[in-house]
Amino acid sequence: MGRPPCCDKTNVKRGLWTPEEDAKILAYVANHGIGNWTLVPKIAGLNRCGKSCRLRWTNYLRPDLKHDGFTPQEEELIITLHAAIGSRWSLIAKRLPGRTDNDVKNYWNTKLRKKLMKMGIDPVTHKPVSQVLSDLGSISSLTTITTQNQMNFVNNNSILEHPKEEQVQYHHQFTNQESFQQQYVLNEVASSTSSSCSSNLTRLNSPISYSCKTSQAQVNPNFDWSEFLHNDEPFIWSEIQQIQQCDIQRVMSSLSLGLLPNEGEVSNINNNYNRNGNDKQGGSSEGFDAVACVASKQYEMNKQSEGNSFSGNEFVDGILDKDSEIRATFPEFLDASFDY
DNA sequence: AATATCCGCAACCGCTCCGAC
DNA sequence: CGTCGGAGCGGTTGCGGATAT
Repeated sequence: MGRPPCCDKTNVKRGLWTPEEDAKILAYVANHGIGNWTLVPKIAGLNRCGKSCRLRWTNYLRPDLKHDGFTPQEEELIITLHAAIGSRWSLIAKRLPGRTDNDVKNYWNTKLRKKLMKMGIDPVTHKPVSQVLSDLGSISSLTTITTQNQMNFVNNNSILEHPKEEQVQYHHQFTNQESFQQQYVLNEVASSTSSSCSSNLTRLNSPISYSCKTSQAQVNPNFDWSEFLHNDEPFIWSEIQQIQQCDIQRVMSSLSLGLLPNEGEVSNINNNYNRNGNDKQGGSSEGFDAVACVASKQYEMNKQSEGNSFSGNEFVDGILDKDSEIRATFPEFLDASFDY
């Protein structure tokens, strides 16, 4: 049995909002504040679904919203955050004052995605299309599963026609991803819950699995994480915490070098965060939020240090020193795949 | 000037999450 | 512990204006 509709869809008005309807929402919010949107149509005298009222308010009427075009800085930040956390529009929008998730999503779909494709960059992986194609070749040699989306992308976007130079300009950002991904083998996942992702990338020598495309981390079915934790003591927890610290620093140093972390790397961080006290069914956004926070913070720092290479280098050196220190302490958890 | 096509954006849909009971 | 229902999210649709033919 499905869930009953939130309102009588046949009797509510749909489509564009009139200024009169907007005025009613504004008057309602001024008098009652925000909350319980299902009551809003009744109290405000609107023949609309409560959900529709909430959307109208959050996406258009909120007084703190910007209605002008996106600046190049905002554009850059969206690309950075999308590379770090994927299409988590609400999290990205949180880093852009005055912008809604809908704004960011629309801007990405109508402008930024096309812009990247024009440059020969795959907007999903943020990798040069030539590399995506070669990866696809490797994948098909290991597994017969190839998603329709991947084929559609190849077929629809004339990607092979893009000048090599444009791809190269962006390609430097991914040099560390290649070595990272060489540490992974494809692991077909038979789970029915992962139907949206035909394959997973599983890290060698690690109990943690990485999702290649799914939004939520998935666990290697052969490994019982809780057993791993329960058999050990606080030492393990402190190691996990330090790995998290290292993950964040790795992302930060990558960003400071103009590199973008790949999804596997971000997924790793999220796995760590979600397991360390945030182990909820279906995962948690906190890991993503943490990465989004780091990415946007680093973006701001990069902006500030532009034109001042000394402070930027100092920062990077500090990160690299710290990273070396942690690598020396926990060699078993850190392979050579993250060499800068 | 008329028509076709493209593009951007607002709005909707269906789903998940999460708190209350 | 299971159910219910509101809130929020990401993907998709469709309208209306802009541009091309």
